Amino acid sequence: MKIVRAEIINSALELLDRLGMEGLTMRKLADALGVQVPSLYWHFANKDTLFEAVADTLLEQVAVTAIPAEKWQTMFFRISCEVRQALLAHRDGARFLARTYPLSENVARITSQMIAALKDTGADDGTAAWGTFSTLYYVIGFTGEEQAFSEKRPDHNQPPDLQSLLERYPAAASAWRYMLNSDPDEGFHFGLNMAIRGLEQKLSSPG
Amino acid sequence: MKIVRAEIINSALELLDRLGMEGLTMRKLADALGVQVPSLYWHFANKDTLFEAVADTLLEQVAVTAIPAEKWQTMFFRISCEVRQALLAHRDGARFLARTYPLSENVARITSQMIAALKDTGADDGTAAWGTFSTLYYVIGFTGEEQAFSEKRPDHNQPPDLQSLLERYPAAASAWRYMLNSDPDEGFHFGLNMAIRGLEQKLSSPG
DNA sequence: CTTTGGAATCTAACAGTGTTAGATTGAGAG
DNA sequence: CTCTCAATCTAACACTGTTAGATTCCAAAG
Repeated sequence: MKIVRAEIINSALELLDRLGMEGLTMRKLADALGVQVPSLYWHFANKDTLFEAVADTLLEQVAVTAIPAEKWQTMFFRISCEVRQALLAHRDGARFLARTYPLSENVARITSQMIAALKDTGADDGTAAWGTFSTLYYVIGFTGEEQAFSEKRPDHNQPPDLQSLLERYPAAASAWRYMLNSDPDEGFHFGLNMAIRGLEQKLSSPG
Repeated sequence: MKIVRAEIINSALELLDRLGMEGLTMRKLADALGVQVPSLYWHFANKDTLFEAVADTLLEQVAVTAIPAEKWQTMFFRISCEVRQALLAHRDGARFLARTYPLSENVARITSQMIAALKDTGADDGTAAWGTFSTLYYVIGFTGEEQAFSEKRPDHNQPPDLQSLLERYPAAASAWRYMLNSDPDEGFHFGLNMAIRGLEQKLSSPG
Protein backbone atom coordinates (compact mmCIF):
# COMPACT_ATOMS: atom_id res chain seq x y z
CA MET A 1 0.00 0.00 0.00
CA LYS A 2 1.44 3.36 -1.00
CA ILE A 3 1.70 6.11 1.56
CA VAL A 4 2.80 9.72 1.47
CA ARG A 5 4.46 12.06 3.91
CA ALA A 6 1.24 13.79 4.92
CA GLU A 7 -0.48 10.48 5.73
CA ILE A 8 2.38 9.47 7.98
CA ILE A 9 2.21 12.72 9.90
CA ASN A 10 -1.56 12.51 10.23
CA SER A 11 -1.41 8.98 11.54
CA ALA A 12 1.34 10.00 13.93
CA LEU A 13 -0.87 12.73 15.36
CA GLU A 14 -3.79 10.34 15.79
CA LEU A 15 -1.50 7.87 17.51
CA LEU A 16 -0.13 10.63 19.70
CA ASP A 17 -3.62 11.56 20.89
CA ARG A 18 -4.53 7.94 21.53
CA LEU A 19 -1.37 6.60 23.16
CA GLY A 20 0.67 9.62 24.18
CA MET A 21 4.25 10.39 23.36
CA GLU A 22 5.81 7.16 24.67
CA GLY A 23 3.22 5.14 22.74
CA LEU A 24 4.19 6.72 19.45
CA THR A 25 6.60 4.13 18.06
CA MET A 26 7.66 3.34 14.54
CA ARG A 27 6.01 -0.08 14.69
CA LYS A 28 2.65 1.18 15.92
CA LEU A 29 2.78 3.94 13.37
CA ALA A 30 3.49 1.48 10.57
CA ASP A 31 0.66 -0.75 11.80
CA ALA A 32 -1.77 2.15 11.81
CA LEU A 33 -0.80 2.90 8.23
CA GLY A 34 -1.08 -0.74 7.12
CA VAL A 35 2.56 -0.85 6.20
CA GLN A 36 5.81 -2.48 7.35
CA VAL A 37 8.20 -0.52 9.50
CA PRO A 38 11.12 0.04 7.10
CA SER A 39 8.81 1.79 4.65
CA LEU A 40 8.76 4.72 7.04
CA TYR A 41 12.50 5.03 6.66
CA TRP A 42 12.14 5.72 3.00
CA HIS A 43 10.13 8.85 3.80
CA PHE A 44 12.05 9.98 6.91
CA ALA A 45 15.71 9.50 7.71
CA ASN A 46 14.95 8.45 11.29
CA LYS A 47 12.51 8.82 14.14
CA ASP A 48 13.82 12.21 15.21
CA THR A 49 13.32 13.67 11.74
CA LEU A 50 9.80 12.29 11.67
CA PHE A 51 9.11 13.71 15.10
CA GLU A 52 10.36 17.11 14.03
CA ALA A 53 7.96 17.09 11.13
CA VAL A 54 5.10 16.13 13.43
CA ALA A 55 6.06 18.80 15.95
CA ASP A 56 6.17 21.42 13.24
CA THR A 57 2.74 20.37 12.02
CA LEU A 58 1.34 21.23 15.44
CA LEU A 59 2.00 24.90 14.68
CA GLU A 60 0.58 24.82 11.17
CA GLN A 61 -2.46 26.95 11.94
CA VAL A 62 -0.69 29.46 14.17
CA ALA A 63 -0.15 33.01 12.94
CA VAL A 64 -1.42 32.28 9.46
CA THR A 65 -3.25 35.57 9.02
CA ALA A 66 -1.55 38.89 9.54
CA ILE A 67 -3.84 41.48 11.09
CA PRO A 68 -3.18 44.94 9.68
CA ALA A 69 -2.35 47.78 12.07
CA GLU A 70 -2.31 45.44 15.03
CA LYS A 71 -0.32 46.70 18.01
CA TRP A 72 2.63 44.47 18.84
CA GLN A 73 1.27 43.89 22.34
CA THR A 74 -2.02 42.62 20.94
CA MET A 75 -0.18 40.51 18.41
CA PHE A 76 2.11 38.93 21.02
CA PHE A 77 -0.90 38.10 23.15
CA ARG A 78 -2.87 36.66 20.25
CA ILE A 79 -0.07 34.55 18.80
CA SER A 80 0.94 33.27 22.22
CA CYS A 81 -2.62 32.13 22.84
CA GLU A 82 -2.72 30.52 19.42
CA VAL A 83 0.49 28.63 20.16
CA ARG A 84 -0.85 27.43 23.48
CA GLN A 85 -4.13 26.29 21.95
CA ALA A 86 -2.31 24.54 19.14
CA LEU A 87 -0.17 22.61 21.62
CA LEU A 88 -3.11 21.78 23.89
CA ALA A 89 -4.99 20.42 20.88
CA HIS A 90 -2.90 17.25 20.90
CA ARG A 91 -1.85 15.07 23.80
CA ASP A 92 1.72 15.79 24.91
CA GLY A 93 1.80 18.57 22.31
CA ALA A 94 4.00 20.92 24.29
CA ARG A 95 6.44 18.27 25.46
CA PHE A 96 6.58 17.10 21.90
CA LEU A 97 7.50 20.52 20.56
CA ALA A 98 10.01 21.16 23.33
CA ARG A 99 11.71 17.87 22.50
CA THR A 100 12.76 19.05 19.09
CA TYR A 101 12.00 22.78 18.71
CA PRO A 102 13.61 23.02 15.30
CA LEU A 103 14.18 25.98 13.03
CA SER A 104 11.25 24.87 10.96
CA GLU A 105 8.82 26.41 8.55
CA ASN A 106 6.15 27.27 11.06
CA VAL A 107 8.51 28.40 13.79
CA ALA A 108 10.17 30.70 11.29
CA ARG A 109 6.85 32.19 10.21
CA ILE A 110 5.66 32.76 13.76
CA THR A 111 8.86 34.28 15.09
CA SER A 112 9.28 36.31 11.93
CA GLN A 113 5.99 38.09 12.48
CA MET A 114 6.74 38.80 16.12
CA ILE A 115 10.25 40.05 15.44
CA ALA A 116 9.07 42.26 12.58
CA ALA A 117 6.37 43.75 14.78
CA LEU A 118 8.93 44.74 17.39
CA LYS A 119 11.33 46.16 14.84
CA ASP A 120 8.51 48.26 13.40
CA THR A 121 8.31 50.04 16.74
CA GLY A 122 12.00 50.84 16.63
CA ALA A 123 13.42 47.91 18.57
CA ASP A 124 17.03 46.94 17.89
CA ASP A 125 18.01 43.45 16.74
CA GLY A 126 18.72 42.16 20.22
CA THR A 127 15.51 43.44 21.77
CA ALA A 128 13.42 42.06 18.91
CA ALA A 129 15.08 38.64 18.96
CA TRP A 130 15.33 38.10 22.70
CA GLY A 131 11.95 39.68 23.36
CA THR A 132 10.30 37.29 20.96
CA PHE A 133 12.05 34.14 22.07
CA SER A 134 11.79 34.95 25.77
CA THR A 135 8.05 35.22 25.38
CA LEU A 136 7.87 31.93 23.53
CA TYR A 137 10.02 30.14 26.10
CA TYR A 138 7.46 31.12 28.67
CA VAL A 139 4.55 30.01 26.48
CA ILE A 140 6.04 26.59 25.84
CA GLY A 141 7.14 26.16 29.45
CA PHE A 142 3.76 27.04 30.87
CA THR A 143 1.85 24.92 28.39
CA GLY A 144 4.11 21.95 28.97
CA GLU A 145 3.47 22.08 32.71
CA GLU A 146 -0.24 22.62 32.21
CA GLN A 147 -0.44 19.61 29.96
CA ALA A 148 1.71 17.43 32.19
CA PHE A 149 -0.70 18.00 35.05
CA SER A 150 -3.90 17.54 33.10
CA GLU A 151 -2.68 14.25 31.65
CA LYS A 152 -1.03 12.76 34.69
CA ARG A 153 -2.65 9.61 35.96
CA PRO A 154 -3.70 10.30 39.54
CA ASP A 155 -2.13 7.16 40.99
CA HIS A 156 1.38 7.39 39.64
CA ASN A 157 4.31 9.50 40.75
CA GLN A 158 3.22 10.81 44.12
CA PRO A 159 6.36 10.93 46.23
CA PRO A 160 5.79 9.13 49.50
CA ASP A 161 7.02 12.08 51.51
CA LEU A 162 4.77 14.58 49.76
CA GLN A 163 3.02 15.23 53.03
CA SER A 164 6.25 16.11 54.78
CA LEU A 165 7.34 18.24 51.83
CA LEU A 166 4.16 20.31 51.94
CA GLU A 167 4.50 20.83 55.66
CA ARG A 168 8.10 21.92 55.49
CA TYR A 169 7.46 24.41 52.65
CA PRO A 170 4.09 25.97 53.45
CA ALA A 171 4.53 28.82 50.98
CA ALA A 172 5.11 26.37 48.12
CA ALA A 173 2.28 24.19 49.38
CA SER A 174 -0.32 26.94 49.38
CA ALA A 175 0.81 28.18 45.96
CA TRP A 176 0.60 24.61 44.75
CA ARG A 177 -2.95 24.27 46.00
CA TYR A 178 -3.89 27.66 44.61
CA MET A 179 -2.65 26.77 41.15
CA LEU A 180 -4.44 23.44 41.12
CA ASN A 181 -7.76 25.10 41.91
CA SER A 182 -7.46 28.11 39.66
CA ASP A 183 -8.30 28.67 36.03
CA PRO A 184 -5.36 27.69 33.79
CA ASP A 185 -6.25 30.48 31.37
CA GLU A 186 -5.88 32.98 34.17
CA GLY A 187 -2.44 31.69 35.04
CA PHE A 188 -1.35 31.71 31.45
CA HIS A 189 -2.55 35.24 30.86
CA PHE A 190 -0.84 36.43 34.01
CA GLY A 191 2.60 35.32 32.91
CA LEU A 192 1.96 36.38 29.35
CA ASN A 193 1.03 39.90 30.38
CA MET A 194 4.05 39.89 32.63
CA ALA A 195 6.28 39.18 29.65
CA ILE A 196 4.59 41.73 27.43
CA ARG A 197 4.70 44.50 30.02
CA GLY A 198 8.31 43.71 30.77
CA LEU A 199 9.10 43.93 27.09
CA GLU A 200 7.23 47.22 26.87
CA GLN A 201 9.55 48.64 29.50
CA LYS A 202 12.60 47.32 27.71
CA LEU A 203 11.41 49.10 24.59
CA SER A 204 10.86 52.42 26.30
CA SER A 205 14.10 52.32 28.30
CA PRO A 206 16.76 50.47 26.30
CA GLY A 207 19.62 49.31 28.51
CA MET B 1 29.27 -4.99 45.72
CA LYS B 2 26.98 -2.87 47.88
CA ILE B 3 25.77 0.45 46.59
CA VAL B 4 23.68 3.24 48.03
CA ARG B 5 21.26 5.76 46.61
CA ALA B 6 23.77 8.59 46.54
CA GLU B 7 26.32 6.52 44.63
CA ILE B 8 23.74 5.69 41.97
CA ILE B 9 22.84 9.33 41.50
CA ASN B 10 26.49 10.38 41.35
CA SER B 11 27.29 7.76 38.76
CA ALA B 12 24.24 8.79 36.78
CA LEU B 13 25.46 12.39 36.70
CA GLU B 14 28.92 11.30 35.53
CA LEU B 15 27.35 9.16 32.84
CA LEU B 16 25.10 12.03 31.83
CA ASP B 17 28.09 14.31 31.33
CA ARG B 18 29.99 11.68 29.39
CA LEU B 19 27.26 10.23 27.17
CA GLY B 20 24.37 12.67 27.26
CA MET B 21 20.77 11.96 28.11
CA GLU B 22 20.16 9.22 25.53
CA GLY B 23 23.33 7.46 26.67
CA LEU B 24 22.14 7.27 30.25
CA THR B 25 20.70 3.75 30.38
CA MET B 26 20.13 1.37 33.22
CA ARG B 27 22.70 -1.06 31.83
CA LYS B 28 25.46 1.49 31.42
CA LEU B 29 24.67 2.87 34.84
CA ALA B 30 24.87 -0.58 36.39
CA ASP B 31 28.16 -1.22 34.57
CA ALA B 32 29.61 2.03 35.84
CA LEU B 33 28.68 0.98 39.36
CA GLY B 34 30.10 -2.54 38.95
CA VAL B 35 26.69 -4.06 39.54
CA GLN B 36 24.02 -5.99 37.65
CA VAL B 37 21.03 -4.11 36.30
CA PRO B 38 18.22 -5.41 38.53
CA SER B 39 20.05 -4.18 41.60
CA LEU B 40 19.12 -0.67 40.58
CA TYR B 41 15.47 -1.64 40.82
CA TRP B 42 15.84 -2.39 44.46
CA HIS B 43 16.78 1.26 45.09
CA PHE B 44 14.44 2.90 42.58
CA ALA B 45 11.04 1.73 41.40
CA ASN B 46 11.85 2.45 37.77
CA LYS B 47 13.90 4.59 35.44
CA ASP B 48 11.59 7.58 35.70
CA THR B 49 11.85 7.65 39.48
CA LEU B 50 15.62 7.42 39.24
CA PHE B 51 15.65 10.24 36.68
CA GLU B 52 13.53 12.41 38.92
CA ALA B 53 16.01 11.94 41.73
CA VAL B 54 18.88 12.85 39.42
CA ALA B 55 17.03 15.89 38.09
CA ASP B 56 16.32 17.07 41.59
CA THR B 57 19.98 16.68 42.52
CA LEU B 58 20.86 19.18 39.81
CA LEU B 59 19.19 21.87 41.91
CA GLU B 60 20.78 20.84 45.20
CA GLN B 61 23.03 23.89 45.50
CA VAL B 62 20.46 26.43 44.33
CA ALA B 63 18.99 28.90 46.83
CA VAL B 64 20.63 27.27 49.81
CA THR B 65 21.44 30.50 51.63
CA ALA B 66 18.81 33.10 52.36
CA ILE B 67 20.16 36.63 52.10
CA PRO B 68 18.62 38.92 54.71
CA ALA B 69 16.87 42.10 53.55
CA GLU B 70 17.32 41.19 49.91
CA LYS B 71 14.89 42.89 47.55
CA TRP B 72 12.67 40.40 45.74
CA GLN B 73 13.92 41.66 42.37
CA THR B 74 17.50 40.94 43.36
CA MET B 75 16.52 37.59 44.73
CA PHE B 76 14.64 36.57 41.58
CA PHE B 77 17.62 37.57 39.51
CA ARG B 78 20.10 35.74 41.70
CA ILE B 79 18.11 32.52 42.04
CA SER B 80 17.33 32.44 38.34
CA CYS B 81 21.02 32.73 37.54
CA GLU B 82 21.78 30.00 40.04
CA VAL B 83 19.23 27.73 38.43
CA ARG B 84 20.66 28.36 34.99
CA GLN B 85 24.22 27.73 36.15
CA ALA B 86 23.16 24.57 37.93
CA LEU B 87 21.53 23.24 34.77
CA LEU B 88 24.45 24.25 32.54
CA ALA B 89 26.82 22.44 34.88
CA HIS B 90 25.73 19.08 33.49
CA ARG B 91 25.19 18.01 29.92
CA ASP B 92 21.51 18.03 28.96
CA GLY B 93 20.78 19.40 32.41
CA ALA B 94 17.87 21.60 31.38
CA ARG B 95 16.23 19.03 29.13
CA PHE B 96 16.67 16.58 31.94
CA LEU B 97 14.87 18.77 34.44
CA ALA B 98 12.11 19.70 32.00
CA ARG B 99 11.49 16.01 31.38
CA THR B 100 10.36 15.39 34.90
CA TYR B 101 10.00 18.70 36.77
CA PRO B 102 8.62 17.12 39.89
CA LEU B 103 7.34 18.64 43.09
CA SER B 104 10.59 17.70 44.72
CA GLU B 105 12.61 18.78 47.71
CA ASN B 106 14.77 21.31 45.90
CA VAL B 107 12.02 22.69 43.70
CA ALA B 108 9.91 23.21 46.80
CA ARG B 109 12.72 25.06 48.58
CA ILE B 110 13.48 27.31 45.62
CA THR B 111 9.89 28.23 44.80
CA SER B 112 9.09 28.63 48.46
CA GLN B 113 11.69 31.37 48.85
CA MET B 114 10.55 33.19 45.76
CA ILE B 115 6.87 32.99 46.66
CA ALA B 116 7.53 34.14 50.21
CA ALA B 117 9.55 37.10 48.95
CA LEU B 118 6.64 38.24 46.78
CA LYS B 119 4.10 37.77 49.53
CA ASP B 120 6.26 39.86 51.85
CA THR B 121 5.74 42.79 49.51
CA GLY B 122 1.98 42.35 49.70
CA ALA B 123 1.36 40.16 46.68
CA ASP B 124 -1.76 37.99 46.69
CA ASP B 125 -1.61 34.21 46.32
CA GLY B 126 -2.12 34.26 42.57
CA THR B 127 0.48 36.90 41.86
CA ALA B 128 3.04 35.19 44.07
CA ALA B 129 2.46 31.74 42.58
CA TRP B 130 2.15 32.65 38.90
CA GLY B 131 4.87 35.28 39.12
CA THR B 132 7.29 32.72 40.50
CA PHE B 133 6.47 29.91 38.13
CA SER B 134 6.26 32.13 35.07
CA THR B 135 9.78 33.31 35.77
CA LEU B 136 11.02 29.77 36.19
CA TYR B 137 9.33 28.59 33.00
CA TYR B 138 11.34 31.20 31.17
CA VAL B 139 14.56 30.22 32.92
CA ILE B 140 14.18 26.55 32.07
CA GLY B 141 13.04 27.27 28.53
CA PHE B 142 15.93 29.58 27.78
CA THR B 143 18.52 27.32 29.33
CA GLY B 144 17.18 24.30 27.50
CA GLU B 145 17.54 26.05 24.16
CA GLU B 146 20.94 27.41 25.05
CA GLN B 147 22.14 23.96 25.95
CA ALA B 148 20.60 22.31 22.92
CA PHE B 149 22.56 24.64 20.66
CA SER B 150 25.86 24.40 22.46
CA GLU B 151 25.75 20.60 22.46
CA LYS B 152 24.40 20.01 18.98
CA ARG B 153 26.82 18.20 16.69
CA PRO B 154 27.41 20.48 13.72
CA ASP B 155 26.73 17.84 11.06
CA HIS B 156 23.40 16.50 12.17
CA ASN B 157 19.93 17.93 11.79
CA GLN B 158 20.37 20.72 9.29
CA PRO B 159 17.20 20.76 7.20
CA PRO B 160 18.07 20.63 3.52
CA ASP B 161 15.90 23.65 2.77
CA LEU B 162 17.42 25.79 5.51
CA GLN B 163 18.71 28.16 2.86
CA SER B 164 15.25 28.67 1.42
CA LEU B 165 13.77 29.07 4.88
CA LEU B 166 16.20 31.82 5.80
CA GLU B 167 15.51 33.64 2.55
CA ARG B 168 11.75 33.50 2.94
CA TYR B 169 11.83 34.73 6.53
CA PRO B 170 14.53 37.38 6.63
CA ALA B 171 13.42 38.77 9.98
CA ALA B 172 13.76 35.35 11.59
CA ALA B 173 17.02 34.76 9.76
CA SER B 174 18.70 37.91 11.00
CA ALA B 175 17.48 37.34 14.55
CA TRP B 176 18.78 33.80 14.29
CA ARG B 177 22.20 35.02 13.23
CA TYR B 178 22.18 37.71 15.88
CA MET B 179 21.46 35.23 18.63
CA LEU B 180 24.17 32.83 17.47
CA ASN B 181 26.80 35.57 17.59
CA SER B 182 25.77 37.23 20.82
CA ASP B 183 26.64 36.55 24.41
CA PRO B 184 24.26 33.95 25.91
CA ASP B 185 24.45 35.69 29.28
CA GLU B 186 23.19 38.87 27.67
CA GLY B 187 20.23 37.08 26.15
CA PHE B 188 19.40 35.37 29.40
CA HIS B 189 19.56 38.58 31.39
CA PHE B 190 17.39 40.36 28.86
CA GLY B 191 14.50 37.93 29.23
CA LEU B 192 15.01 37.66 32.95
CA ASN B 193 14.81 41.41 33.45
CA MET B 194 11.78 41.39 31.19
CA ALA B 195 10.06 38.95 33.50
CA ILE B 196 11.07 40.80 36.65
CA ARG B 197 9.99 44.21 35.37
CA GLY B 198 6.73 42.76 34.14
CA LEU B 199 6.14 41.28 37.55
CA GLU B 200 6.99 44.61 39.15
CA GLN B 201 4.20 46.21 37.16
CA LYS B 202 1.76 43.46 38.11
CA LEU B 203 2.58 44.13 41.74
CA SER B 204 2.03 47.86 41.51
CA SER B 205 -1.16 47.61 39.45
CA PRO B 206 -3.04 44.44 40.39
CA GLY B 207 -5.55 43.43 37.71
C1' DC C 1 4.02 -4.51 -26.78
C1' DT C 2 8.32 -5.37 -24.19
C1' DT C 3 12.05 -3.51 -21.53
C1' DT C 4 14.11 -0.89 -18.06
C1' DG C 5 14.87 1.89 -14.07
C1' DG C 6 14.01 3.58 -9.98
C1' DA C 7 10.57 4.76 -6.47
C1' DA C 8 8.48 2.36 -2.75
C1' DT C 9 7.81 -1.51 -0.21
C1' DC C 10 8.99 -5.83 1.69
C1' DT C 11 11.47 -9.80 4.74
C1' DA C 12 14.67 -10.70 8.12
C1' DA C 13 17.60 -9.59 11.39
C1' DC C 14 20.70 -6.89 14.82
C1' DA C 15 21.82 -4.59 18.88
C1' DG C 16 20.00 -2.30 22.42
C1' DT C 17 16.20 -0.86 25.81
C1' DG C 18 13.27 -1.05 30.50
C1' DT C 19 11.48 -4.36 33.43
C1' DT C 20 10.33 -8.60 36.17
C1' DA C 21 10.31 -13.36 38.40
C1' DG C 22 12.70 -15.96 41.17
C1' DA C 23 17.10 -17.84 43.01
C1' DT C 24 21.17 -16.54 45.77
C1' DT C 25 24.25 -14.17 48.75
C1' DG C 26 25.81 -12.12 53.10
C1' DA C 27 25.90 -10.01 57.44
C1' DG C 28 23.96 -8.96 61.76
C1' DA C 29 20.43 -10.48 65.61
C1' DG C 30 18.72 -13.81 68.72
C1' DC D 1 24.49 -21.96 64.83
C1' DT D 2 20.23 -20.47 62.87
C1' DC D 3 17.17 -17.14 61.09
C1' DT D 4 15.94 -13.12 58.66
C1' DC D 5 15.76 -9.99 55.37
C1' DA D 6 18.16 -6.48 52.87
C1' DA D 7 20.65 -6.54 48.63
C1' DT D 8 22.30 -8.66 44.89
C1' DC D 9 22.30 -12.01 41.32
C1' DT D 10 20.87 -15.01 36.81
C1' DA D 11 17.84 -15.40 33.17
C1' DA D 12 14.48 -14.02 30.48
C1' DC D 13 10.50 -11.21 28.22
C1' DA D 14 8.64 -7.91 25.27
C1' DC D 15 9.75 -4.10 23.43
C1' DT D 16 12.53 -0.31 20.82
C1' DG D 17 15.05 2.14 16.51
C1' DT D 18 17.56 0.89 12.60
C1' DT D 19 19.69 -1.41 8.49
C1' DA D 20 20.98 -4.66 4.58
C1' DG D 21 19.29 -6.50 0.87
C1' DA D 22 15.60 -8.67 -1.91
C1' DT D 23 11.23 -7.64 -4.08
C1' DT D 24 7.30 -5.35 -6.03
C1' DC D 25 5.09 -2.06 -8.85
C1' DC D 26 4.36 1.29 -12.30
C1' DA D 27 5.47 4.71 -15.62
C1' DA D 28 8.37 6.13 -19.30
C1' DA D 29 11.57 4.56 -23.28
C1' DG D 30 12.32 1.96 -27.18
